[in-house]
Amino acid sequence: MTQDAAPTSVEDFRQRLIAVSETLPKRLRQCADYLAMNTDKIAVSTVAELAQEAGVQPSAFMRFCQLLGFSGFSELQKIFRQDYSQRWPNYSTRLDALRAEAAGNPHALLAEFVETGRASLDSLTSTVDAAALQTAVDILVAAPRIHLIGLKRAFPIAYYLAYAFGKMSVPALLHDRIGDLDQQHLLHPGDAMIAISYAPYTQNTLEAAALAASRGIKVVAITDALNSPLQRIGAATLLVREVDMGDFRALSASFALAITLATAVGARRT
Amino acid sequence: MTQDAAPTSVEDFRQRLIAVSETLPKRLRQCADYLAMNTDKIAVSTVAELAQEAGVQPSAFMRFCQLLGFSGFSELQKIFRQDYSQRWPNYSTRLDALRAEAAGNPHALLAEFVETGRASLDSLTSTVDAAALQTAVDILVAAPRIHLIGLKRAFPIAYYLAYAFGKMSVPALLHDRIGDLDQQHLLHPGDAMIAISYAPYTQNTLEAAALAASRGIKVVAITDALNSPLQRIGAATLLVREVDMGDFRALSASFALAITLATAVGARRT
DNA sequence: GAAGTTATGGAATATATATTCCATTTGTAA
DNA sequence: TTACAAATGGAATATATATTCCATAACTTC
Repeated sequence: MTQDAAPTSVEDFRQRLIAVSETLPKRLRQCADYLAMNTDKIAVSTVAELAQEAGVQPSAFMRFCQLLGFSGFSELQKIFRQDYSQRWPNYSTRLDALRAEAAGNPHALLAEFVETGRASLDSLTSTVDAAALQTAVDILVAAPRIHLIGLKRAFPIAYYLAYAFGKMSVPALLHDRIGDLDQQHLLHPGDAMIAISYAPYTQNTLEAAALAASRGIKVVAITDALNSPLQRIGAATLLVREVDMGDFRALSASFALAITLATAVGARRT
Repeated sequence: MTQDAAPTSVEDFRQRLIAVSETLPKRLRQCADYLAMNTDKIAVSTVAELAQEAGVQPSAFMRFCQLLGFSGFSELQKIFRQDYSQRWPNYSTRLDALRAEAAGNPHALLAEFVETGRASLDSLTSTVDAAALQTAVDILVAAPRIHLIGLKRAFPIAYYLAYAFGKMSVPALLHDRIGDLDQQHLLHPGDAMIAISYAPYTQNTLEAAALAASRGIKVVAITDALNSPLQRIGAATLLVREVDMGDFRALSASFALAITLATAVGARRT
């Protein structure tokens, strides 16, 4: 059997596996069959583990990897690890390179940002915990008034939620802090708050959320880290991670989450 | 700090991470913050990789694992590898599972909005004309001041551009119309304007853009139709189409375009 | 049945990775 | 300012894992 180049993606791998499976000696067949049904384990297992589960010796497994075109198991595993963790190429470095050259080609820059936007969206369904999302919706549905706070980069999300709730006649107050107005007296028993803050966490947002929580207001947090300061006040936490692009992060995933919240709450309040 | 038993599940790990994050020396703080945002990488990375990404030495990372109660990294990783094995194998299968959940379930709704966000991003590189984008960047680079207007659903984009330009020390004025202030006298010869408006086109935005154009201010329009009213004033037009999801459209594609503009302009002005 | 080829198991070897140890630096208290 | 404690970086060491090699078994062809 002639040796082909190594597959470079999970999909390539699948096609190759199908192709080589046509005719195989006994042990290699076991490897093929096992892998066909257990791709989920490739990224997180050792050769020894996979071989054992396939019922073959590790060396047979290695031979199968080579038959597929890889130099060894590590090369195969690398493809799956990248797919699983959505481990991105270093975007900051690529952006720097694009900046340097693409002063003359903003369309290439646009394509890059489209890619990072997609990547951020891709991760959203795994960072957002279904139970936490349901809790958040339940809190917001039950509240007579919804308070919104999100400043600096998070402001567009807070604003958009206010806009969306407004269109659905859901009582929602954007704590926009115009003129440094003190809006805390508008917090009434039974109300809920959505607080949105991303590292390095705007102090005013944290203070407003902490104050609300201290008054028994239920807080739903949209934030980017498990140990975010918003976690400390007992907020129902929805995790969003936008792909880091050096100086900036866009908000593509945050918007998908915001509109989900608005829609789910709006549907239940009408 | 007393040593607690090792967490035995991902959820235990999360609680422990939050608990130990209260007070940490510098390098251990880096580890905590990195892990708080990157749990997806634990199962498929080495100590060396994680330490590097966290910006610490491997030994600091090991110390952090021990602070969390584990004997070392391997014990921590084991929890995540076991958790992973019990989950969906890959992104598209995960998405199918989400879709199979009852309609109206917020998590399923989230998956749908992720899909529409992706679709909106997908179309962006074809709706945005490369020459028009280049023209827009050229206009903005040359302007002593950039004026921004976008109201209602477009406001988050206008705001975000103001935020981004502000961070890069590019003079940009958000026409936010607070208190119905009249800001038109701030338009100076040679300035440029970015006007953002989507159907049904907010009248105030159109008027502000038309006024600017009538004074010889070059206008860059972000809009959703070739025959948008903003086209009529001779604006350099960048087309974005957000996929329609009933009552609402998110802004995922608009954000990718906004950050592209900000970045390209910022690179050329520094 | 014999010869040649292919497949296989497992030990030996190479490499990657986790962990420990220790000298130095930094921070804190008196 | 000094002494002590805590934090840190990085080299050395230990362990786990991937890979190669080779003797033997199994299969195929004549």
